[in-house]
Amino acid sequence: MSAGLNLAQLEAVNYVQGPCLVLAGAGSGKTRVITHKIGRLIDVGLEPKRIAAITFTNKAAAEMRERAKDLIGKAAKDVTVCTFHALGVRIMREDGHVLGLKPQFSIMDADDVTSILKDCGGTTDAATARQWQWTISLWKNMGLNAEQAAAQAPDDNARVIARIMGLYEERLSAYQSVDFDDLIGMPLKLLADYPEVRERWQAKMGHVLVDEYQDTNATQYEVLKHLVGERGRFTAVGDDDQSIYGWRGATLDNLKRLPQDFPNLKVIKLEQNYRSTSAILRAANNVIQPNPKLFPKTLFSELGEGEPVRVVDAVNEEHEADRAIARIQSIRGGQVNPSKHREFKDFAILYRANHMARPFEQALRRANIPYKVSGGQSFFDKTEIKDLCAWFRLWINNDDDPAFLRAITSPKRGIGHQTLGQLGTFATQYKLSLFEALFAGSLPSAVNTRAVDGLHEFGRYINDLEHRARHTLGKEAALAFLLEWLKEIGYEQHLYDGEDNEKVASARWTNVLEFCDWMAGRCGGEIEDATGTDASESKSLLEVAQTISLISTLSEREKDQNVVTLSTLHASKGLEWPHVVLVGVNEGLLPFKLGDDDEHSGRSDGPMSEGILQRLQEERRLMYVGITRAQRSLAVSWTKRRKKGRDMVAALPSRFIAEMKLDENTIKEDPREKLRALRAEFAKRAADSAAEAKP
DNA sequence: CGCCGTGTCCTTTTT
DNA sequence: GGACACGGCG
Repeated sequence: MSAGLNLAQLEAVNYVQGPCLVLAGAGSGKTRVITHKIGRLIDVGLEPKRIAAITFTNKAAAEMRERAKDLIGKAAKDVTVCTFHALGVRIMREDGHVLGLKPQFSIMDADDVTSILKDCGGTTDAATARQWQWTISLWKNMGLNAEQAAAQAPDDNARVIARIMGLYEERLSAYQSVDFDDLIGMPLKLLADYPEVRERWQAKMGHVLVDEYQDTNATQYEVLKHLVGERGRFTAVGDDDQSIYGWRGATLDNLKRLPQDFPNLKVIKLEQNYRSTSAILRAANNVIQPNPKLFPKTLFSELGEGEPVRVVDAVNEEHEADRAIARIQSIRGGQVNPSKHREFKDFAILYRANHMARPFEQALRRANIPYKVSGGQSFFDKTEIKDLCAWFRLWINNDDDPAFLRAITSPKRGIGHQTLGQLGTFATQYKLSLFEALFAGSLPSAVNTRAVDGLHEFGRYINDLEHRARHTLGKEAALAFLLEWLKEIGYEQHLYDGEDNEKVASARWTNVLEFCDWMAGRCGGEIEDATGTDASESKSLLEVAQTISLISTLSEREKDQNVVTLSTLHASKGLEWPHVVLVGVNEGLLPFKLGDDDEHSGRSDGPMSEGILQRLQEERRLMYVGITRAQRSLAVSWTKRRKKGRDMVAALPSRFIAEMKLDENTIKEDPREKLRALRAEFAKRAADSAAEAKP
């Protein structure tokens, strides 16, 4: 069982008697440690169902589940392997009633939240609403409610947001809904304030393993502490150098506090990297070097020096894409690695922001290279899928007003803004959900007479569907029901009506069918649900529909596809590829624009505010994560000019390229020299255009 | 009153 | 290229 583990890994696996922190450098085999430790815990007599492994993404959970199954076999099925949020859902479905929440509560996605906030704050401006959303989310992740937020608000603006937060929370509870942050915050409330709930969950948790511990936020840490109790039956695995979710409330304090909160904490460092060549690892170590060290560690590799890291400069995004693809083709042609690791799936193109994928997608399509975009728009963000999900949400939870509004207008059924506005006013007045309002006796006096019949019909139809869905069991029946329903509402026609491009419409319809097939498969117990619990029995469609809110892709096992991966740096964490191209490594992108007072970004000598410094450090960790995804070859590319809104502007290479401290002979020109030259050029251009603008 | 076409804005990272 | 507000048409 423990074959092939090094000493440090073995120590981490075998230490089961108390709290344990494993500081796992990039590529040091942390997933291996977690899966082996699950096996070890079972060996020493812990029941599999009392073991929980918590990850941050569904993808990581799926991977972990698979690796555990390979290693341990059938017993792995009973181990809970899920995300923090999925565990939260489980706790809330069981115990949320204590807080006045129906077990059929809905989960609002980010877009729902934006529109609710627009409504609460009386604005139509999405940017403002998203600003509020961001702030409120951060507060919730710090464990603050609306009153506490108001009390600590530093200025008027913050006080306004706190007030909107209060309205927003009221609205959510009226909808019997929660947002993503509640999936952590409410379980915390349950565990902290209700001893009997806490004791029950503590009894269920014999040992908790937390992956990517450095990405936990304050509330998640509190949840963890309550789950594991004073004895601290947990293993936290993480790497302070890979903490890249500070913007989501993650805090390295959780790492700092661990030894204080658990004095008998065993700390183990994994420092041997099994992933990358020395050339790549050296660049990574150099980049991260300026950051302060929480737990100093020195990563080393025994895989040999390998290919030098390349720096590629391109004139613009299109050129950058062409050069990246040329590189892929040349490596596939065998010029760099003559033996293996030359299939499409061995390549990844990584970038800072989702929208940067586009030129690369176009270039790959032109070159006839198959690819997938991960971490971009998820399957469940597609309009057609959101439409279907809105109907499901409404069957499950009639109080879900956002779902109601979406379902009643997709497809269009002659009920528009005006009528819905009247219905909304009426519902608010009598404190009813929109759905309840449909059946109120006084409805006809509140809305236009023409609309009343349509509204009633819709209400009856939803009731009917809810009833049918509840009694639809198993795969065949579920699929038949879904197709019948889509026919009834004329959804396929709706897609073709709403789209002048027939190809797009048919692609959308294909998505719909794929989705139905997938749902039906779950009813047949083919696929495990997001909470990682046993799913081998037939389920009703209603039950299945309840589990989809947390899932972002249909197939979580897509890694066998032989295609090039395009991914954001954030979504790439935990993954690896033989050949990686890191693109858009420009100042203002990576590091991302740090703030107005740091516009031209090179002023490392001037005073830097604490906030900006911290952001820079997180950006540096992001670069570090990107570099350490590469096993055998790494290229880093930047462009001299980039699109900014409508026009092209001059751009600078990232300071991180200089910080990699690549050998002089690796690249033709010293990036520091180049940086200086470009900065001069940039300043001159700025002066020129200023002069142009004047006369 | 509902629907659809046009013009305008923006685009960090995710459960 | 995409989301969204606005104005004209059926």
